[in-house]
Amino acid sequence: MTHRAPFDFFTRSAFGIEPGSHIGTQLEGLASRIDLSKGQTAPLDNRSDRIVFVASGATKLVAQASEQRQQIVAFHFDGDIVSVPADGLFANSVTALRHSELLVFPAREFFDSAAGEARIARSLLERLPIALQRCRDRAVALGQGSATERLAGFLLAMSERIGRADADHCELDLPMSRKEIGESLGLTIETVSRQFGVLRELGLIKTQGRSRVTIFDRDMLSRKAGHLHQTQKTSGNPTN
Amino acid sequence: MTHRAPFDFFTRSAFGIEPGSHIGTQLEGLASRIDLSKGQTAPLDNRSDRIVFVASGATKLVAQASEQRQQIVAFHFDGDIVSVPADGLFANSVTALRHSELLVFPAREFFDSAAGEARIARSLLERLPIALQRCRDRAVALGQGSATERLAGFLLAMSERIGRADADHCELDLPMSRKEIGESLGLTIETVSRQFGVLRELGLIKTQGRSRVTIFDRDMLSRKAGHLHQTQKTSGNPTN
DNA sequence: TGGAAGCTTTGATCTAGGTCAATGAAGCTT
DNA sequence: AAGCTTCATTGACCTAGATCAAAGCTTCCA
Repeated sequence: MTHRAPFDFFTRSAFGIEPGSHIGTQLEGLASRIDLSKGQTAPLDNRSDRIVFVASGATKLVAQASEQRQQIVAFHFDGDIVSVPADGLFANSVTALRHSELLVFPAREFFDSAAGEARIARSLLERLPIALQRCRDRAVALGQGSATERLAGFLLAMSERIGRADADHCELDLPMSRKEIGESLGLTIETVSRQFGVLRELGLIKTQGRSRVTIFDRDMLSRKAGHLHQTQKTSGNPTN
Repeated sequence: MTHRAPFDFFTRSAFGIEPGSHIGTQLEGLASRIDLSKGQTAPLDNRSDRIVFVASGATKLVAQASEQRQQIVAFHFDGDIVSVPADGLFANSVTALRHSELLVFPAREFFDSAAGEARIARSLLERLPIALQRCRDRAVALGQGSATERLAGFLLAMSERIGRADADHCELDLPMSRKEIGESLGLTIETVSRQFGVLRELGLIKTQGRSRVTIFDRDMLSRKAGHLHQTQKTSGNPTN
């Protein structure tokens, strides 16, 4: 029973499906549950495509660009869907930033079931374009943004996902290291650190210890991010 | 009748739906057909989300990062689906690189119809993750790749979409300018030009006029792109 | 067919961010 | 609580690519 919890949570909250139903049972038959401790990588044989849900925790999706270089393609948190096709240019892997629970489906079978079930199809058809849009926004930031803009944008995006907002300042407990931030922004660890310094000296943020960040001036930070990160209306569930 | 052609082409070839069927009629009611001449931008009111299909032609999806800076997020060709959510960080627009025909659907209604129709749902559920993966690969290239790697990767990607392969060399007629290539790779026009020069001097490509490119050594070009652009198995329809 | 307008190439600097190197915190471990 | 290991910060310097500037090519239209 305890073991069922993450699965039932998903069928119900993500897709509006009752645990006992036909389709629910069918999906459950497809799912594997995976528990990852911090730093562990999900054992996805990269033969075939997988759909991964982060039931709880925080993960990074890493593309191995070469032996030396790797890029973090996205961070995922509770409830996010991670689409991991095997036929991209780079090998992708999912690694936990802290203890996380995953649900893994074989993509083809999952989509086969989903396509026939309007509620699931709708949920996916809403989530995937959001994930795509997030990825596009990241591509723009990587292609056009300065180091400061990228970090400012990153902090704002994170604050929307995992921030606790009081009055006008926002507390943030980053589960990723400076190295990982750099790998996701296409910057070195030193540059990330220096940019934290820049934002700190501008009085826009405060840092405490390694992971704790307080955002003082969200609007100014948004302007630093390139004017454009207008406080995004949280339209539906964050998905990617 | 002539006017119906692009629509019928889509319902049939993209979704396996017969023109006269119920769902076909329903979708047709949602669609607007748009003819764009070179340089024209599709008049998508950016109030609400749109799903755009490129029935024929070549288009660029542009994100306006600021008044000065814009980034080309993707190029689309015959048969591609363009998902244009309105709630990204940046305003997106679709502009024709040459004369193009578009089919435009309001996203919500389109997904509502699609979710109930397994063939359409499946088609979309296959296409969207591919588009997402393409975007992620681009993000990796933008985050990690040198100028040479980006251009090499770009040329390979284009050759897979619009190249005519003879024996071992591949002819390519690029519909976009150096400026547009630069805007898509996060490089300046001058750098793009210099990198063309580099690849030319390495004997990997030849250029004739502004748009004609011949790829001589695909494997070597792939290695220049960062080892990783393994000649991608053309799995299903290109989608994004 | 001539020539203007706009692309593209090439060259000479300049600079943001990378690289290398050292110091200074955090946070585990025992 | 001491000490060790790992992570983060700071500094000095150096390159890839941006910027500024000037020719060369295409293309297209009269």
